[in-house]
Amino acid sequence: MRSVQELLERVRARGGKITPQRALIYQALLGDTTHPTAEALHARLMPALPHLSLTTVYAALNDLAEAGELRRFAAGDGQIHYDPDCSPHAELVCVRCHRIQDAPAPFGQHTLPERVGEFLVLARTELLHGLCPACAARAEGEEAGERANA
Amino acid sequence: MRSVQELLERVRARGGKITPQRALIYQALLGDTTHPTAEALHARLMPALPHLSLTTVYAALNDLAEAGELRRFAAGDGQIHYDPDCSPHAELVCVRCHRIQDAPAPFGQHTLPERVGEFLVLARTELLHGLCPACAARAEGEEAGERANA
DNA sequence: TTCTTTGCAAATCGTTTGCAGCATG
DNA sequence: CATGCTGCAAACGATTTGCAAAGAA
Repeated sequence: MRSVQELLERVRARGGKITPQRALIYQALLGDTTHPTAEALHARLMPALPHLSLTTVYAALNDLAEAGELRRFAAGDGQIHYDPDCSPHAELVCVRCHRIQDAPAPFGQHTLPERVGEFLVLARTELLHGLCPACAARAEGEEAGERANA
Repeated sequence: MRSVQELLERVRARGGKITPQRALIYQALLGDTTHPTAEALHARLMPALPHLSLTTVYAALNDLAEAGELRRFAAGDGQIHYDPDCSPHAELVCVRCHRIQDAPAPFGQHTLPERVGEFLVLARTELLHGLCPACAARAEGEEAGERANA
């Protein structure tokens, strides 16, 4: 999934119709490496499409996910995240601020087996839970503070 | 986290109090390799504790998760699953029936890096999405049926 | 006694659904 | 013109929260 044009063609090939809303949703998604939620994308599109419904964003993203054009995963923060990058990689999920970023190469770049025993593998989600630099620093500061109080 | 006794000691060491409910919840969890949800565990405990509240199960599990005694992850079916097995392994998640099973060795047994760049890694969740043997067979049957109809 | 846990009821909130009107192919 | 898409409002459902009573240390 490189360009928007490429994606539009594939959607059309599946019998989907390209509305102005979907064209912009796809474009926004492809240019977003922050693993946005439907609400995040919706907010980002409000300036361009003030009447865009959140329902429409969900519908567009879920259709793409079912078509295998993007990955849809829950990171443990109670929301669903979407990632147009289906290449093998891992996500770094901060357990404190819930921010998500791609792990830099070569972490998580395991080759995906076609089958594991009798199980047919289609996709993988690898989440590394931990503390991002900012939150780790804040956590250290708090520990120091607690020691001072005791 | 091998035995229930071991776990009870660690909980007590953290200042937690061991109620009959929690003792049974812990025991049921440790003996469960199906990555149960809070509701599944609650249902399983109803015969033993008819008055057990779902709220209590959630509280017990979340406390353990925060203490790092179990893994808490969303598999994409809209529910939260708990797994007492923190050793490196992957989960096979059927996208159709949503059943979850551990991948057999050696899949997913990657060593966990302590840090990835500036990011401090604490735990990993690796999900292999696909079709379990039963659902794969059913899917093939349906495809054959569709071809027959066409 | 002190602090945690229990469990009921009610609230929360991200996501889905029903449906009528509209636009694409 | 047939079908898929939009978007509003309402439904949904898993999880969380408030709080008073009960129980562990």
